[in-house]
Amino acid sequence: MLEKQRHKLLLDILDEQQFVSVNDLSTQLNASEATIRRDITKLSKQGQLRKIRGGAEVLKVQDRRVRRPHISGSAFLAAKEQRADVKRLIAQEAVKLCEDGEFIIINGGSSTYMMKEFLADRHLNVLTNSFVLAQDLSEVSDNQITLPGGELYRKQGIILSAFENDTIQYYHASKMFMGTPGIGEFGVMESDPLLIQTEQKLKKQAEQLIVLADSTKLAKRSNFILCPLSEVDILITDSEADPKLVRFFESEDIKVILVDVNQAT
Amino acid sequence: MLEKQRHKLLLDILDEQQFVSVNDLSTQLNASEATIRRDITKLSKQGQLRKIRGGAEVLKVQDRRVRRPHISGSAFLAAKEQRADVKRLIAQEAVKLCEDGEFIIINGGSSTYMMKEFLADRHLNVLTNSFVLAQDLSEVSDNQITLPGGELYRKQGIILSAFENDTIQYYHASKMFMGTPGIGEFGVMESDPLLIQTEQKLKKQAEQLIVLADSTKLAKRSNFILCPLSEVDILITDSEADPKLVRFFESEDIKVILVDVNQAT
DNA sequence: AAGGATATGATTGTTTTTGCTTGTTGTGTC
DNA sequence: GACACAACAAGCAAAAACAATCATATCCTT
Repeated sequence: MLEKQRHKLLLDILDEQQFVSVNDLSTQLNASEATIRRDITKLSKQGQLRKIRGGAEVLKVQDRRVRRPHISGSAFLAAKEQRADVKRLIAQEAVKLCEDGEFIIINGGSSTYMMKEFLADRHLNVLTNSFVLAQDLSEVSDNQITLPGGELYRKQGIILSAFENDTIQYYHASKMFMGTPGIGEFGVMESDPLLIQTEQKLKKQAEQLIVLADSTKLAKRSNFILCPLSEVDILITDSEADPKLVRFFESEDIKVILVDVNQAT
Repeated sequence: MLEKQRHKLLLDILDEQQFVSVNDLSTQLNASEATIRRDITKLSKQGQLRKIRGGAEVLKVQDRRVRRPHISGSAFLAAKEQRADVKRLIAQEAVKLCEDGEFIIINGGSSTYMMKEFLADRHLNVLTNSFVLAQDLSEVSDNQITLPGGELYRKQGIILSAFENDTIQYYHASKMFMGTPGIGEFGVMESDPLLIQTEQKLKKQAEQLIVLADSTKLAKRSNFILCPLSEVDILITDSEADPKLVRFFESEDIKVILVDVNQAT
């Protein structure tokens, strides 16, 4: 049987029953378990189903049918992401730091958006100002999602609060994750002044600040300083980072996590 | 059986009966008690239930309620909207009341969701607690969208704020639109107590309250009273409304707008 | 038809899950 | 307080699920 056929049948089955085991599929589709697993992995990456241990699970009853490209979602991802594979690894590492049940904040951005994939089968309480992330996570996962109030900026897919007092201040998180256009001795940078205020507000509500920045971002400058290095607790970057820089960050009391860039295919 | 499947069944069972013993689960789910205990521990860490001696317990009344598909949300898109055509006309009439540039509030629900279509080529400032509406409007239209902060309730597609002070209070709108399961001399009804608080908060920020209710909703009762009739400014319903009722509403100083039900195909 | 890319199934070793056993803790009864 | 019994946590070993690898088969291109 062709791969396409198998995939279609697999999804049809899932349409009916919410869960399927690899074993069942293997007999029903007359393929080895290895193949079924590969199918599931592939379909999962396409966002057509959720891969779970032992088999697969439907995403949401109606969502796959209704699925349409959302807001800036595609533009968000597709175009400018050259270092996507590295960012993906960094995002994975970031999610690994979280325990189920934990309260976390995820600041909008392309790096943090990639955490979505790895959050799919987790159960966290997530506060995010990223509308796209909230949207996707609510479709695909069982995480509890909280949104700050504010205006929806379509282009960035971000919710910006213009006000002092808002929902954010009632939220308390153990960790806040954010990407950055640049991080160095001068601190953590931000390119869009609009975002700074919101980000600083979010930051206040979290115990730990975790920055996701691939090695090209290290020691890079940008327009605005968001916060000094002293506020950063953990930096996740890749193995191509200049060791001298890594040592510098560590001397600043930042825990640096390196992901192996060679793992990226 | 797959672990995920067991977890889901377990939660489903708990949904029905508030409490389950490890023993019951062991037989019902056909797994050893050790496994059940591990499941409970895991789900408890995820905040999906409360682990107690002897079994598991639902967390809170509200949390349980949320699991049930209700009134509003994406569920309403799909199935049982028989009076969809009438609702559509009503929604159209509602949008006609607005001028470009105006600030309005749209409360989540199936009736108000239909306003989407007619808002597509308008330019309003919309505050809505409906995640789905926000999502669709931001895709399709150029309206400025504002969201209240709060938790995202996936099934209803609604953002619920648990807090007193939030973004909402800085918003001022000329009109608020809402649907209702029933309206009559007793006032405007609501079926879900969870929503009441948010709706009342929204209502405070608007000058006019405009209720969308097809004729089957008139004089119908529901569980909870959201507000007295005196707070309603405009009622949009259809031509099949009992004239006596219409006169009654008008005597209560409510402007009643009737859409011609025959226009509906 | 040759060659490369891709898909598949079998095999391996590793990780995770599961049920059982044991000893401990908690609950209720007398 | 002593006892009995249920509920439990921890450790362990078997089984299931898995990822990685390799060899073979299939498809596609030239």
